[in-house]
Amino acid sequence: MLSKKTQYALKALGYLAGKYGEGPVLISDISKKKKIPIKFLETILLELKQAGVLESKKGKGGGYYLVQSPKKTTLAQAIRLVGGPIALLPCVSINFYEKCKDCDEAVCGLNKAMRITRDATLKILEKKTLAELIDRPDVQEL
Amino acid sequence: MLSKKTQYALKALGYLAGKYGEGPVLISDISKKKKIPIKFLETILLELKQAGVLESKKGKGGGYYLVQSPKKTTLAQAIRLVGGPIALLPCVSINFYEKCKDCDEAVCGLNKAMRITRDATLKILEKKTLAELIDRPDVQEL
DNA sequence: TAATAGTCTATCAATCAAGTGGACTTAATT
DNA sequence: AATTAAGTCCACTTGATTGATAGACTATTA
Repeated sequence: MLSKKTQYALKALGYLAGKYGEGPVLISDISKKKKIPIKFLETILLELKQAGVLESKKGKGGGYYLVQSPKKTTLAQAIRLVGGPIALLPCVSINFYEKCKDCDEAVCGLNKAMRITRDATLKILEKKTLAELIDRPDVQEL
Repeated sequence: MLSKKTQYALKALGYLAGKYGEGPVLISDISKKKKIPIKFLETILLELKQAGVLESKKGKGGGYYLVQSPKKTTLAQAIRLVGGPIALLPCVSINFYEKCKDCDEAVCGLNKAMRITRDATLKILEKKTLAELIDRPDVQEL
């Protein structure tokens, strides 16, 4: 299961995807529309900015906005940005790999099963982009 | 990502699967072989017993053992037993479903993407059984 | 009845989710 | 140019959950 933080990040990114090209969007706007605790959202957006997917403008008329077209960021990338591993186990994670204490991965049945699962998941998440998170799927000509 | 508890549960079940039919296995044995903190393992095994997959025997010569053939329990079942949702989001979870505060699931792009992901994952985890967790995949004639 | 092994209860530490308060920046208004 | 409102940025605090540990208790076998 994705952490709350990751869930919020995806929702926020989806919302910003829908506003792409319309200039900065207020944190408070995202917070209200997506029902995300505003202070928590602040830190998430900041992190997304530091990761390079978002840009912000301070002061009056400021806010956050996507750096590039929503179609250019996959869901797999987005999830990894905010720290969420996609695999079900550390020992089959690509970006957050950790070796099991005991097991020989060549022989471990659990490792094998989870690796297959991960591949199936990635195949999907690497195709879908932020553009597909926009609520009205009929408006996607970005 | 699965919780440590779920990971330990799967490892323990895999180990017990390999000893199926050989009588009770000591907690301390599982703990050593699978490098699982023994006290934590205690509570997990107890929970698995209460869920009906394991049986135990107290006193000398006691221990834990699988109630039925490892082939009869799928990984999806095992993961759910110890409380781990398989879906990436609550709003697409079958056994731990929770509605999103804001979103209309018929229209939510995130929901749709995660539902597809969940289906792909389940398709795999519902086919694999505890028998496939046994370390030496050549010995599976149970 | 002594030794073995599971069962139960209580506790502690670490992490995550969420909230609080305030400092700093920018842009519009006057 | 000064002021002020609107916004981001940053440092802490609290509460809940997860992970891990210790010890007393109960049942079984020899």
